Amino acid sequence: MKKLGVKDRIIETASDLFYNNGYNQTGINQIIDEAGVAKASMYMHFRSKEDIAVAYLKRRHISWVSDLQDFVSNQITNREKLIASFDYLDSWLSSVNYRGCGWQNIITDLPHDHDKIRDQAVLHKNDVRVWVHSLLKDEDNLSDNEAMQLGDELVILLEGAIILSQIQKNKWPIEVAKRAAKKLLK
Amino acid sequence: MKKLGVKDRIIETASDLFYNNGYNQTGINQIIDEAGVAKASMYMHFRSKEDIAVAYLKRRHISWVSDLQDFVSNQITNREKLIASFDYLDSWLSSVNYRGCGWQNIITDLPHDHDKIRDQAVLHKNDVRVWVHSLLKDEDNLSDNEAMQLGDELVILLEGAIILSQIQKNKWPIEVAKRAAKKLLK
DNA sequence: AGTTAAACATACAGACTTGTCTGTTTTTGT
DNA sequence: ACAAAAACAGACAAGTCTGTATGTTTAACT
Repeated sequence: MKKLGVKDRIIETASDLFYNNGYNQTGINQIIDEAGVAKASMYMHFRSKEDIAVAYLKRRHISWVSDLQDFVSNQITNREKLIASFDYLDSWLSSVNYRGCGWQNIITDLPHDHDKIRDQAVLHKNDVRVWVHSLLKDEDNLSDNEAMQLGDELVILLEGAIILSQIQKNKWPIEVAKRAAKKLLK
Repeated sequence: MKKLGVKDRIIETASDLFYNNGYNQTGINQIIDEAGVAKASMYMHFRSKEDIAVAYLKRRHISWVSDLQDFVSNQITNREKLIASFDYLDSWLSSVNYRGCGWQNIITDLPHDHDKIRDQAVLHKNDVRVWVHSLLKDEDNLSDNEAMQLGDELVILLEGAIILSQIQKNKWPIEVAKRAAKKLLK
């Protein structure tokens, strides 16, 4: 197991801190200390704290989507995959003590000029939306329009389950959302 | 129109800043400057910044719930009131440029020890949940259990619509959530 | 082996943070 | 009018923050 490079160590450490402690609660000095990196080295790789957050979110997007798709891959039908998405939420969020969605968390209390971070959140949510749509488009008893509409409804349920389980620090919102999703999918 | 007292001026100013600019982005000095209050006076009324936020959330809860109930009061049936709740979201959120939910926004990036704020969020969300349940309990074709379950599903839709409309800065999630709510309410 | 690049440590600037403290002025109640 | 309470102004503490600058040491490549 070889040691990570400086850039990767920064991103890994920052990811952990940004997600678990929050963006505003995490300082540059804490990141370089825990990553074991000199401040000058850090500013060689990233122009600003915001840029580190963008790298964090980009990496998180890749792994989050990939984990989701892996989780539901053993389901046969697309409807079953979508239902299983709520089980993914459960598995994921209970393992992080209901810390919620990294994108939701970072954009709700952000300095005004941090548009690059906001853009990452929009990209992430759109990708999830597109993935849900694509699964429903292949269901042959749905028109394209119905697939879009139904997919959007499922996306709302996913978002609501995440934020409410975070506030309540409990899994019931996820179970409720799954039940509602089943109803909507008939 | 008589001038507000010091305490009220602090809460009003802080409410505006906390909601529109964010809790972490708002400093004590900005609050006292804009409220036109001396710092010593402020600390006579509030022990800490967190306590100001608690006062903000308590006041916001009163007015938010009251606005919601006023908005749906002209609807006849409880089912219609619940559907109209999504129109309330639309009216409210479009008027604040989709700035989202004050409680969601403040708890997602909060210092570790700010439990009083977190408690306010739980209280607020529980009150909304109870209100939804109470409306459905009076519907005579639903058992108590069905009313609870259906109510929770609606609550998830409300939460999801708020956070997603905030990220997308668009009202489509609210319309989608309303449509899903109609389906679930049959 | 020698050159170039990367990472190191650390001091510093400059601004900001919450909260305390001192002392003066204004308002309020009697 | 007089005493008590409230609000005022503002300095200050002690720490935080991001980002820059300087110079040294290690690693990589030819």
